[in-house]
Amino acid sequence: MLANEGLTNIYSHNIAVLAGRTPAQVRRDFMVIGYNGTPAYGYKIDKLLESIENFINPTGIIHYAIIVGIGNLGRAILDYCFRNPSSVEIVSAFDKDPMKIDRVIHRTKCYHISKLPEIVSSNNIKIGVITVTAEEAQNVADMMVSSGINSILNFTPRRLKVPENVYVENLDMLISLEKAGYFAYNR
Amino acid sequence: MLANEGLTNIYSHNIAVLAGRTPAQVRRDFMVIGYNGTPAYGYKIDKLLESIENFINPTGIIHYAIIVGIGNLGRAILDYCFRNPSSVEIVSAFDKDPMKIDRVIHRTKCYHISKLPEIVSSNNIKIGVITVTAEEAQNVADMMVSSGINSILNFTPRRLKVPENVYVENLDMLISLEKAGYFAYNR
DNA sequence: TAGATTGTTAATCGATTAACAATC
DNA sequence: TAGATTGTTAATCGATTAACAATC
Repeated sequence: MLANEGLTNIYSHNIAVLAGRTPAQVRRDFMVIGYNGTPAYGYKIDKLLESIENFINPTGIIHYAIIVGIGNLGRAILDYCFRNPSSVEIVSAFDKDPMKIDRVIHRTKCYHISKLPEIVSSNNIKIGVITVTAEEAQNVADMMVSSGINSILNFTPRRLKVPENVYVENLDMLISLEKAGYFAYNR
Repeated sequence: MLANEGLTNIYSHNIAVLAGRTPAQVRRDFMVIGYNGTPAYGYKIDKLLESIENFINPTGIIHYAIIVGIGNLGRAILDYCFRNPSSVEIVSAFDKDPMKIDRVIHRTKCYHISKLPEIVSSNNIKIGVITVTAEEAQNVADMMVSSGINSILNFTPRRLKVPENVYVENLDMLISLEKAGYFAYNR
């Protein structure tokens, strides 16, 4: 964003304001990613960006992911990810509804859930997104894990039981909405 | 969930497993909400639920919210919230696209963004959800704040500049997806 | 009663911040 | 040079966990 505005350098306190953090926190994090600024010019935006990208995804290879559950939320995520390319790309979608099978939805091919193990393992896919109902979430997670997925983005309110080597990122929109509701009336 | 299974009582270590926390953490949180269990029977599920609900929303009145931006994500959220009623209800939606104005989308009336100040202030609405593009996010936030909203759920990657008395909950799906991508290959 | 669990304090742990010599 | 900023250590802060008397 700043690069597009024509800026080339930035100080830790500028980033702190933009990120809602303290300058010390910014500098500490930059220690971790291993990029050094200079006292006079701060950080070079292009080099900094490069260092961050290199830290998050050193090979630069796009990681493939799958999504299970193509309701409104699943489709919204497919669309959102297509519009905002990142280091992760959702390459296949799965559902149990025959109406959705073998169609291309938001540019993503949709398969029956029974095809998941084959597609995941043969393509060596490690990342799975769950947008089914809470009741189905654990079943889907089990299927993902046994097919070789070791990192799950879980949009359901159900906490998943997975082996210790599998990472789970929970994202519960209802909890966020309730938090917003709580703090609207409690301050 | 447990009540539906016919259980009436539960211990802190049971909840800890389900929530992915430690028993001590569970007991400490229950101190805060002010519900006491007994050493013999643990916690009564119905009383516990009641205490949690009472802590989050003591009046029991549903809080009204609005949403701005009725793209795929906005519609998915409307649908999701309708299916999962909580203490917060989204009562009006706003967009700038004339195609969407004055229609009812997912059971929610959609207005032109210019109607926001009037509807928010006359209904004394305190909670706003932002699902527009990153570029439009700050403008929408400013409009919300000046209309009386003091709690914002922000789905865009842009950090919002708001007065100190306004609460902002950020929910960035792309960051969550990148986190899942990172931990799939770094452990 | 014996055993398990609670509520709560004290101890520990980790994350944030303050501070400042080195640097440009 | 003077002033501002960096990288990094030490100090602080807050959150998590251990521990245990009280309790059922």
